[in-house]
Amino acid sequence: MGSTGGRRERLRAETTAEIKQVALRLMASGGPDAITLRAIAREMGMTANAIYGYFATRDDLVTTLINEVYTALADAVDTAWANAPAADPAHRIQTWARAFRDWALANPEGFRLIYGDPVPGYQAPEGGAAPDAAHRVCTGIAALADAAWPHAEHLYAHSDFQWPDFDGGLLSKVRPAFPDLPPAGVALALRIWGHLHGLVSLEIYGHLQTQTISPDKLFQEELTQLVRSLGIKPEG
Amino acid sequence: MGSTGGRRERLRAETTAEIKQVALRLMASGGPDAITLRAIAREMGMTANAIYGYFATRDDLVTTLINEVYTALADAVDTAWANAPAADPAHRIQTWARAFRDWALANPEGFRLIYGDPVPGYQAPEGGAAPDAAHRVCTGIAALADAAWPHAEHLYAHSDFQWPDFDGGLLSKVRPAFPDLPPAGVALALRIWGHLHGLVSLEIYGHLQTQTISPDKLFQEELTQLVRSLGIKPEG
DNA sequence: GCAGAAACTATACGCCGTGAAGTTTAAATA
DNA sequence: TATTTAAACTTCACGGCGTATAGTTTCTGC
Repeated sequence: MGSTGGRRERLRAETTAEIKQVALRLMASGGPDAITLRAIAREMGMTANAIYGYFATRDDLVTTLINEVYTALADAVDTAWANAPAADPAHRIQTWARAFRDWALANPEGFRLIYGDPVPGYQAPEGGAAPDAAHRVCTGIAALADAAWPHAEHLYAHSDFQWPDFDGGLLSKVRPAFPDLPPAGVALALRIWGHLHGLVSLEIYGHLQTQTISPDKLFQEELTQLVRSLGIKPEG
Repeated sequence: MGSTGGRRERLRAETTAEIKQVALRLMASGGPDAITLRAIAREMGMTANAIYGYFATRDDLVTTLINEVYTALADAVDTAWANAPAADPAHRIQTWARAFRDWALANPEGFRLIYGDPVPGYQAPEGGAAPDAAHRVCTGIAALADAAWPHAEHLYAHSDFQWPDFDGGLLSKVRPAFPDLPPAGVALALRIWGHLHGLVSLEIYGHLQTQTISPDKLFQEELTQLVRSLGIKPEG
């Protein structure tokens, strides 16, 4: 045995957790750029090289952080979705989208870490840094599309999407969860994702502020038009 | 005199141009991260510090580059818009959007430079790095909104946008160009910008590829739904 | 009690931006 | 033309970075 509960293993797990926690703290205060092995080590009273005992390389650490942060985002939007009443799809969809933006505004550096160029020379591993969390978020949006599909289906009669157009890992989550959603519905989900991502990312990166004083109002308008374009009447 | 045509001034202008050109070449081949003063100088057979005679700081150089690249993007989409027949708004809007995406796919590093975290510790100057080019692009999208406004207006009867909601610099370009476009139309333009930016930026940063095999088809669907949501019939 | 592994440090290399000081070169002036 | 001056550029230096190598301490299992 010795694989669990050993003193050494426990210390190791604690140190690993501390490294990640310090890295996230540095990121929150100084942006993704502030995630440097030397800064983390300094904060922990160690040498930078000591970290190599826990992460093979800086990029490995960053990938782990992306996973954790992306998972936190997925948790946030999943929770918002789960807590909104299923009987009111329009409200539920807007709640999801608002949770997405709220999380991004509360964790701008995390958003940059996930969706931007995280850290100077970082190279994501093949298949993406956090494919599971990404698929979770996409599945969340597929839930929006699924909720709206009965109302919106007629708008997509022309489209010729097929299952092979999409990633297998994504479909393995989406198809069992939403057996009635056709390929065109998944495409709709990805488009909605793009719409929301675009507005939020313009805002997070400061490009919206040079155009409008009220990104809030703009996003609210987006939500209104989103449910309208899905063929759902705004709640009320 | 001496302010133009002098030998010294000419050499200076040439060197400045070469610095920018080398920087852009480095960026195209190695990403924005590859824009380092030392690499540029190495390429030019100079010392890194020599560049300080032309740009006060690395961030100044980067800001200049962002301006040039952003201007190139604005030129590309403006040209596409100007060359598309005004009589077919749907086709013209799709042409603009396709030019936007095509430019991004052809210049992914430029897109990252403009819209992402360009370079390790880069801090954009106040007011944004390239406000003029940004406003030009937004004005281009305002043209899309203006072309569609007669068809789409009824969808925005509820909205309460006012002129003060928007940036003065943007409005100083948009309002003279499109005197019939109300504040809600500018909001529509920003939303369209967000939609397109989102899809393109997910694709450029590799987040779409882990979800779908055919970003092309997805974008085409976006264009179809865009003109439909604007109340314009797809051309045919 | 001791072998061995795990955790960690020390040193070093080559990258980076940038400041200070010194040198060459070309233009401006007298 | 001779001298001053300023621009262009180099050299050296500092502190930051990731990380490879080698050495040291400390804990664990036999």
